[in-house]
Amino acid sequence: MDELTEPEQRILAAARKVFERDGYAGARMQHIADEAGISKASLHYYFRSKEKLFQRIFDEYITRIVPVFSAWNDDGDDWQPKVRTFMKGMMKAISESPMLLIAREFDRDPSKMEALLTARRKKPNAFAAYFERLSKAGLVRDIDPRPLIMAMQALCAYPYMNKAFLCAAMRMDPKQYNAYLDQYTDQAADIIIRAMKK
Amino acid sequence: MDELTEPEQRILAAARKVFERDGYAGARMQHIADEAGISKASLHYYFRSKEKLFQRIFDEYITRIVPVFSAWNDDGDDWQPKVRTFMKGMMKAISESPMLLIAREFDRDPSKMEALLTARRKKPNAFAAYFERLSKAGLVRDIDPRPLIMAMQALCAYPYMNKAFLCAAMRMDPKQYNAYLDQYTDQAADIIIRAMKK
DNA sequence: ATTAGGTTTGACTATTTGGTCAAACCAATT
DNA sequence: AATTGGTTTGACCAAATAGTCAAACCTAAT
Repeated sequence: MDELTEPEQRILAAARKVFERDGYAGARMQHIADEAGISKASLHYYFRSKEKLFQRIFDEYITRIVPVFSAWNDDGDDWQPKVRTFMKGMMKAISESPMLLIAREFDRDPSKMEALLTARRKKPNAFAAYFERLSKAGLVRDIDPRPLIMAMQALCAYPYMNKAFLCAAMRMDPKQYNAYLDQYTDQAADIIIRAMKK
Repeated sequence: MDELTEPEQRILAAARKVFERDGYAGARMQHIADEAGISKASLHYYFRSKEKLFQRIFDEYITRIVPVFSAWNDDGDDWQPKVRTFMKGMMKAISESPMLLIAREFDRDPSKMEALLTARRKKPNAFAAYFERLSKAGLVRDIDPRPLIMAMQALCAYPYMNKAFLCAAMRMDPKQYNAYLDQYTDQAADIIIRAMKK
């Protein structure tokens, strides 16, 4: 069904690269064509317009990220390792998908939100439900789960979204910074676990 | 010294609005002129080029935000209210300056980082120093301060940087969301305090 | 009233950019 | 060899856009 021809794949990879780097407004169709090693006319042959090409890629990101954000299966296992695993997965997904691009382009075109809303509509806030059960069972503190949702996202996404600024703020070069992010994943999970623990 | 004429102020306000909304690549000099109620030629009369105008505004943001990020005065008072006050100030500063724009444009032009680096060079990581004293005095846990720095920034900045996404993720309309952010400020501070407390 | 100096703008330019199209290309089929 | 149908592209177009400039405008000093 969703078979992609080889040139289509090359184009999509090129487009991802250019859109991520330059944003929608800054991206140039010619640059995408160059990156894919084809002519601009061919690029338009495969994907009618810049907007269509971008939408395709944007939707791809959304539908890839949303499931990660609600991956809470409520078996009886300990919640602490679950939090740790969840945040590790979140960090990985975000490091691969450009949250900055998503934030960048979300309000440019309000219809961009549709994909997110439909992807999200099915599942009823998985973490909130999970947390409520833990709370009722007396396993965690009885607090508002919303700041926890915000915080998990924030701790995972922000280090990638504002990389350059953080490098400067923490006096690290990008190499040191990336190395540090490995340790950080666990430290960030610790913060959330402490916020939940009785 | 830094007296700004009335049209200059109008232009800068207009430019802030347009650059924040559209980013550098998406911003149009004509839109800025319209917003300021003058002709495009006049706009160029006051600020030679788009790049110069943007640089001016960008530097303004950086020099306004950086001091807030290192506002740790180490008198003998309790550290917990200090953390709370600090994060409140940070949230306010970030809600007024567009962290998303900063993140957006930081790597477009590497020289954008200079302003940040020079503004930062003076002060030797105020929080790290403060935290070390607290830690040696046995007032807080003895842990790596870096995730705390990251977390404070993340918790304060992310809710503004990814507003639209979070609205959708938490099923709130923008009005509800803004209302919630008031409570959130304290909840976020709680998370940091818990991470520091023994 | 005239002058002088800063301010404002409509009209214009050069360049960039998304998008089109007819012609060329190429591989498979007859 | 000829035909067919999908693919590729150089050449081109129309619109948008940053930036320029000479002329008009305005105000305060002479």
